[in-house]
Order: sequence, then structure tokens, then C-alpha cells
Amino acid sequence: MPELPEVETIKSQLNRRLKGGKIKKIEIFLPKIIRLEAKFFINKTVGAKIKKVWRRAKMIIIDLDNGYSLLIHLKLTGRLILCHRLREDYQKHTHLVFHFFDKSVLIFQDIRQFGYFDLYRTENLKGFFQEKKLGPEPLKKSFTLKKFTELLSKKPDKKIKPLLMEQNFIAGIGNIYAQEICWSAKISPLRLAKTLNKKEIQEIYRHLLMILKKAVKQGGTTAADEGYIDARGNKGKYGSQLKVYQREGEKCFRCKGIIERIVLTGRGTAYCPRCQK
DNA sequence: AGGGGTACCTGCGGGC
DNA sequence: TGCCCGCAGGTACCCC
Repeated sequence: MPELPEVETIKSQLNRRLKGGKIKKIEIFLPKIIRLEAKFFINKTVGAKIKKVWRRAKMIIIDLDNGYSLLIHLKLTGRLILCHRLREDYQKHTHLVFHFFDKSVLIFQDIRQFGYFDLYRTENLKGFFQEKKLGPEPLKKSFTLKKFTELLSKKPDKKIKPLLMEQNFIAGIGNIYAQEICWSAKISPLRLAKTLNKKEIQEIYRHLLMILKKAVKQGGTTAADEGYIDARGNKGKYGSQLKVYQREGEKCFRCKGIIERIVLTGRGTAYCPRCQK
């Protein structure tokens, strides 16, 4: 599901509610979502206290007080849901449940089972992220227009929309927001990076920040046919602001042209050929 | 180097 | 009603 704004929303909720909490018990219903031996995983997590929850790219990291960190990726349909107390019927697709000593419960559900849990030494995480060559966090102050321009100049032959989605170009943007950013900046998703002039780069940069910030503020996006919910079970309110995502065949809100759908690097891409140049 | 295909899964809507 | 197809928020891997 989740791109940066959705993961950021979940992370904040988890941090608020779980910080200081001590893990009492873990139930594992689908072992394959844990990327290491279940025994070891349980051994290193049960009894540990949660220091803080943070985010890098689309990953949620839970630092424990024993030198280990949980790394969680929700992929397309993963959900982390907080409950005040144990519920007997976990519903379908519940693969993992954390129980805390204060009786609160954290449930992991995932329809498509692509999401995963991993465990790292906290001190090794930085190195791990460096190895992955993750791009910058777009909402950090250090992600300047100058930096964005430099990054673009290193990928001259890439199409802008798929490029925005590359986690080692910029971290956190996925298929919804990449389309929305292109529409807002009036840039065709097909444009090669090297063809963008200064003004156009500035527009992409500006809208990229605006859209991500606004989406974070609104708790992310739940589009019409999606199942995204945050850790409190709420839908994201940015869904109502979407301009092109899944609007194929409908009229462009800006120029009344017809929104088209193409496929770029295997991903559906909606855009307005009339006003996105 | 960029991009296509495939794989990992389940569920939903549309067409017949 | 039921079946088949394409599609879905992500990413890793192989191949040309």
C-alpha cells in the first residue's frame, strides 16, 4: 500500500503508542513473512522494550532496548494495526501479533503476503541502508533544489515518472504520488530527465514537496478501490485530492482533456497528454 | 544503462 | 452463476 505519507503516518502512530512498551508475547501465523528463523526472532524480541519507531524510505524501524531493531516493510497490502486489548477474532490475513505487557496489541495483516519483518543490530542499520544505496529523504531539509537537480543530471536517459519511483534516486515515492507529482508539475511522465529545463525541474521539485507534505498532513491516501488504513484503522484523507491516479478515460480537472493510461516499467501510469508536456 | 519479463500472493471487477 | 483475464500501493532478480 504505502508510500512515504502512509508509512510516515503509521510510524508516528506507532511511535506515540508503543514507545516504552515491553513485548510480552508474539504470535506467528505465517512464518515466511519473518526473514529469519522464528526462534531467533522471538528470542530477540520478547521481553524487549521499544525505544522508538522511525522510518527510512518505505520501511518502518522499531528500535529495541537490547541493541536490535525490527525492520518492517508493508509492500503493497501490509497493515499494522494497534488495538487496546486482545481481540479473539483476528480476521483474515492476520499473520503476526505482538502482545504488550500493558495489554495493547499490534496486529500485522497482509492480503498479498509480500510484506516482511526483519531484525538487525541497531548499529548495523546505517550500513545496511548505505549498501542498499537508498536515495535521500525528500522531506529532509538537505533535499534541496540543487541536490534534486544534481541527482537528475546523473540519470539523463531515464523517464521522469519511473525515476521518481526509484528508491535509490529518492526514497519514499511510489506509483500514486509519482503520477500526481507529474500531473501537478504539468510534466509528461515520459519525459527523459535530460530534456527537463531549469524551470521544469523547479516545478517538479516544488510539487513533489507540496504533495508529499500535504499527504502526510492528511494521513496518506486511500483511493477508491484501495484498502489502506493506518494503525488506528482510519483511511487516508488525501484520496479525495488525487488528480490523475486511476482516472483513465475521465476529464482532466485542469484542461478537460481525456486522461490516458500507459504502462511504464511495468506500472500503470495515468496522465493528461493535453496539458502534461 | 534502461527497460522488459517474471516472481512473490490474494482479491476484485468486467466481459462473456 | 461461473470462469478467465487483467489489474492492484512494492521490489528483487534475470535477461537483452
